[in-house]
Amino acid sequence: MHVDVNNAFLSWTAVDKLNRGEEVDIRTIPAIIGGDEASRHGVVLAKSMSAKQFGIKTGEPIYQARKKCPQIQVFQGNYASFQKHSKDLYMLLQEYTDRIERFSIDECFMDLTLFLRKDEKLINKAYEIRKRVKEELGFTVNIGVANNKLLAKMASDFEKPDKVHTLYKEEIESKMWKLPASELFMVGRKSIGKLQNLGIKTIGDIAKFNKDLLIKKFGKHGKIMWEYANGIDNSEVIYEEETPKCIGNSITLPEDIYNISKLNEILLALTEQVAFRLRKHELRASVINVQIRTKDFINYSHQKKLDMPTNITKEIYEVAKELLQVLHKDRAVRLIGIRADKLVSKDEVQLSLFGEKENKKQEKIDKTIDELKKKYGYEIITRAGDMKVKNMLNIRKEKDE
DNA sequence: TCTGGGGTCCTAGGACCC
DNA sequence: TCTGGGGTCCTAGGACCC
Repeated sequence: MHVDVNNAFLSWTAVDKLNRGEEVDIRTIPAIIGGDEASRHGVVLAKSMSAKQFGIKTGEPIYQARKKCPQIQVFQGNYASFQKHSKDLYMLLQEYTDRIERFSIDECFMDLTLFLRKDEKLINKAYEIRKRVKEELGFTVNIGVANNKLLAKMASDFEKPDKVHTLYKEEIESKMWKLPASELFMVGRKSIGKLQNLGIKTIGDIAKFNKDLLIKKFGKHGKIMWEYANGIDNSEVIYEEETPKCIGNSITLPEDIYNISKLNEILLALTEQVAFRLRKHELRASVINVQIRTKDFINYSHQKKLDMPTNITKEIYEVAKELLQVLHKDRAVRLIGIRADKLVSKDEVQLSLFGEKENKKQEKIDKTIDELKKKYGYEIITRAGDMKVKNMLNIRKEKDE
């Protein structure tokens, strides 16, 4: 089964508002959840069903949404609350099986292989879950029932909201092949253009297209698209928590910044958060990557492999600073980000005898800070530089207020 | 007031080795 | 006697997902 929360961020915000005693259910009006436009975070994160009827799409600028629907109501989301709703759903699903993969904050795969030869019962479970989520948690889900993850996911994407759909092998042709190719998982904007040039319009067209030719045109991705279109997917439900493969932190700045020392200060604040998360997972980075986006929306990145994996804030920052130095070239920076890559666990790290003393000192500093953060919240302790950064990022806000 | 942030995976080219 | 072939590692960029 694939369980998908309908309009997750919007529904969860609606539930919060109703719980606070507000009258209007924002699911019933043209409404969206969006970022703060003043600080250039103005994209649509979620939309209500009626907002969708105006042609508003997730990810597009809010100002564009307003053009499509001038009376649209825009609300800010609360991420902590989203995490809580997500956990509530997960806990409810846990009552049915512990083989659950949390695919994202609002999607889960459930492995119910135990029910495989009892289709009738399995679908009844789906109806039961749908009903319970609605009654106990106050929001609705779509549930897809199938024999693999891909088909379950495709099924949950059929008619919304609050629906259960099946997509068994014999239903692929009638239910999935008629859909536009863009509806297929892993077929994005770029692929659609190329597929159109090949005369491909529907998922069925992909399925019936020559597999080898598709691989020739798209490489590995061609194989994936062809297999998915034919309902082939042998991937497992990954129900054990996996350690992350990379950890990143980036921000779109309220205004373009040219000044490298200002950028360095922001980079330090971003680095601190990344290093903190690395230490929380007991991981170390082997590769550090710094990215910038210029005002004309061009992305540049540089990375460096480290001689020795690390999670020490200062060490990561020194590398990041060098990378930024090379990248910068007096460009107008709109976004800046840092990412730790090729993560390794503690026992995979070869200990070097050199620099051990200096490391011990830095590790002690980091550990002390981490403990304070864990106890009193991430914001409780910040470097002097961070204070300046926060003030800088708030300049516009304060002026507006 | 135009375009977020956090991820995973893949590809292509170059350096370098035998 | 002008420049093979196979492999690994590193880096930059990009597609795609929610």
